[in-house]
Amino acid sequence: MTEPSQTQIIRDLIDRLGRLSAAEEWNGPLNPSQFAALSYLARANRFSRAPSHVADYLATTRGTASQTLKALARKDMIEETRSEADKRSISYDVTTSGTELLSTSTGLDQVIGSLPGDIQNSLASSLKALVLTALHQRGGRSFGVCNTCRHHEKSKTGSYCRLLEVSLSAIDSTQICHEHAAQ
Amino acid sequence: MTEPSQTQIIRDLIDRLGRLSAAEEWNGPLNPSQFAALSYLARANRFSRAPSHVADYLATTRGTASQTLKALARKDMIEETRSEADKRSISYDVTTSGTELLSTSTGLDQVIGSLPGDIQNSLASSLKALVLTALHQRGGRSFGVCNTCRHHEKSKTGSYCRLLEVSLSAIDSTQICHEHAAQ
DNA sequence: CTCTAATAGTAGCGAGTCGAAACTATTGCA
DNA sequence: TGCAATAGTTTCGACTCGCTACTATTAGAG
Repeated sequence: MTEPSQTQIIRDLIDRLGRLSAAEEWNGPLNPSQFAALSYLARANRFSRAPSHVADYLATTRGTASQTLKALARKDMIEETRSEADKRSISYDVTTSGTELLSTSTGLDQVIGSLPGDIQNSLASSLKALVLTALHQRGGRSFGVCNTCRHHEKSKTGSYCRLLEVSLSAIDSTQICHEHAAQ
Repeated sequence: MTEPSQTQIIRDLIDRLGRLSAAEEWNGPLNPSQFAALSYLARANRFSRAPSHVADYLATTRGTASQTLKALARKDMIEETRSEADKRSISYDVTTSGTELLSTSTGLDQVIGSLPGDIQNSLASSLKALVLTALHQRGGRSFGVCNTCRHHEKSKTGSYCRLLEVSLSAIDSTQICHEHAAQ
């Protein structure tokens, strides 16, 4: 009977927290997947709000993500916008009711908030490192914040993305981008 | 458009890690719930391996836990033992194939293992604190390790539980107990 | 310039999860 | 003795999720 390793314990803790979090999210109009998708959309920039991006972010398939988004749209949490340039693609925007729902904090949020600030910071950075490495290992995208990207260019007049060759608003720059690449 | 709070970001990271972990666990004969239950049983002491304990640990219902355990038993990962003293209660033991399965480390385990040791420790303690507080808030049990319990008594001849009034083996003392109470 | 391959999204199926409620069996207590 | 509490199971319905097949659109090779 070998002692359980530290890694297994951490993995187990993550799993349990995920379950606790999921159990709480049900106490609203949304289920856990829908909540996660909504939360992502609220933090993603305008180039990263398509079903396929949500699928990548949530480590699921396009089919599943499509269903989740349709459900969110039915509940008036998001609104779809079809692109002019590429008639295949769709982008979703969070509605005001969606934003409102996201701003209500759950029990787990309060628990996290009750941790000392420095612990919160170290926790956030450790978890972020885990997610990035895990995603990298599985060949997925990293989904970092725009202004920390290799292609982000800051000038006096504003910001610019060298990859997509577009200028970026102040908001764009602080949001999550699916094209994000580490420096 | 308010900036997302640190707590929401942490919550989101936990959620994503849970999904990544769940996606990986499928690459075996077990689904995520079954894997979590098996992992718990392997670390729980002999007083804590009943369906109701698993239900408490996984923050689910007895009905759901019952299904999960039956599935595990069908797959020969665990074995049920009916109690003599109380004919209602059942205890599950992990089989050798179950132990074997648990010892194979997944991708996420490797990612966690690749973190520096001190980061692992601080991550484990932060997550543990979160789980404990969240469980407390929701009125659940804490499920700590036996020898850190208020009722644990260590003597020269061995250990003893003042609550259950039984003597404890060396293994018992290092396992998870559903009766665990903080000092 | 056309025809094929790749891409974005959706629909439907089937296996499985999960919670709620109803149910059986056993035990405890008044 | 009898009623309430407890342990576990079963069943049902709503939902998730991956898979496959499908449509529509776009890109690219020849």
